[in-house]
Amino acid sequence: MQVLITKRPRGTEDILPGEVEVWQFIEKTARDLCREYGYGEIRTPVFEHTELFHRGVGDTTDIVEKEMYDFEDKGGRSITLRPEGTAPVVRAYLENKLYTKSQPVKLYYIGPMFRYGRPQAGRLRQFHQFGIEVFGSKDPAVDAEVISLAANFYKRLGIKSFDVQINSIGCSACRPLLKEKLHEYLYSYQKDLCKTCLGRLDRNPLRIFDCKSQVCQKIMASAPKPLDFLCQECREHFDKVRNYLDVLEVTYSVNPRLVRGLDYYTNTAFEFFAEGIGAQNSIGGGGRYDNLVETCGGPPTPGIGFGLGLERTLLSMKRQKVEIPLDKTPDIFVAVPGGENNDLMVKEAVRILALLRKKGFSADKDYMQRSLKAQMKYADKKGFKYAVIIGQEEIDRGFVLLRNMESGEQREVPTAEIASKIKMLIEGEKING
RNA sequence: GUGGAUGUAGCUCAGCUGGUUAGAGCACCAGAUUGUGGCUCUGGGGGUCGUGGGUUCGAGUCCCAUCAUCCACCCCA
Repeated sequence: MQVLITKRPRGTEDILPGEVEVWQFIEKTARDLCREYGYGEIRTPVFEHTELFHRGVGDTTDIVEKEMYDFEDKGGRSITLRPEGTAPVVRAYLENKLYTKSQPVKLYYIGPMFRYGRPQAGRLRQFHQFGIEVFGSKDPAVDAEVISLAANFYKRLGIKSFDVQINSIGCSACRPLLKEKLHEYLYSYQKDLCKTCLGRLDRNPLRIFDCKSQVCQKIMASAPKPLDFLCQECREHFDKVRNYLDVLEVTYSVNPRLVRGLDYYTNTAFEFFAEGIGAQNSIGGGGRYDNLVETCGGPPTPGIGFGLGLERTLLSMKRQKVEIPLDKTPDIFVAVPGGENNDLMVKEAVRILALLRKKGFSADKDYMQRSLKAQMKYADKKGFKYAVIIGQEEIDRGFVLLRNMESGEQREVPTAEIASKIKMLIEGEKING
């Protein structure tokens, strides 16, 4: 059991230097985009009262039924590590009375989510989502904005191949009729449905559209579709969303079988797909939730948002071999030969190192008592652009040696001019490519 | 929660039907006449063979359990 302290919990990941830069790139892309679109960041706790998710996500969802990371705290409260971002943001919207501010309220978040299940490709117990929520507006142009923001996110990350699918699942006025017709239709095929769908028949017949079983697919092919039962208002809303998407030049397809897993969705539903995530191919999704705020005890407030899986985004970037423009190589390594007067030289090295860093260079020195040769080898492996070599001879004459690690070219530079000299060289390189 | 595969050095793996001090490549460290990298050569450190039981004179090699990883299902991001 002792070994547990050297092992991360199942379904979690360490993100190390080398990999973390990609995460920073993804996060920066999201933040830049949100700033451009006028979304403000919100940071909510990673845990909430369990009840929030029962109410907000829905008791019949798998997330709540079997995937929640819940526990009792020392005060006897039932606490849950958030499995998704929308319910907490709705809670914060209400608790902070954001409905009293000018509407719409446009928010975004980036952070870890938790779901208890067996890990596999593209599925972890702690994973990360980038999400946005818009409160207070029913304007179909908002639906289109939300969808296009997500599409632009993927595009800007360099993911060339992904699909946008949209659908409308109606509102509280027209959905009951759909459910009734669907129910009626499915009852005649009751004995042919797969086991899981049989269970869904009464609880959530819409989900049967999602089933991968051949038989169910065949049955659903001619089942009543949500789009056929939309009320006038929903129909118009959906048409306008599509028009705006065309204006925004977002390529999408309508998938009449697209239904989302969470209970709170109404009207517009959408999902993003890409290859290379194992058996999973959904990299994000969202939709409108015009009743959720009220359900959670707030004033009637329409809302819409998405949640995008960052691990899955990353996987599809890797799959599509996206090149990320990152300059990770450090600038200057300060090397010191061993031998007599080493103390003196090291002091000078420490002084120059501090100076270079103050000037904004990424600079380092040896801390392993390595020979000069080993220091050079280290500098090479780490990809330093320049080496500054400080020896007794040079100190005496007020010079240091400046070596270009790529070309091997080496020259003497007066110690006082070292920073400006390197700056000139590095900037010159950038200009010359 | 269900099913399948796997678990030997930091990494990728070898180790025949159980038998002396468990190997290779890469990585790491050091040296090749003593102030300098990228090639080459030489040497070195490092392994409770996932863990715990069992069978056996003897197990990395067989059996059981357990944990973990990977993959798939359910479902989702």
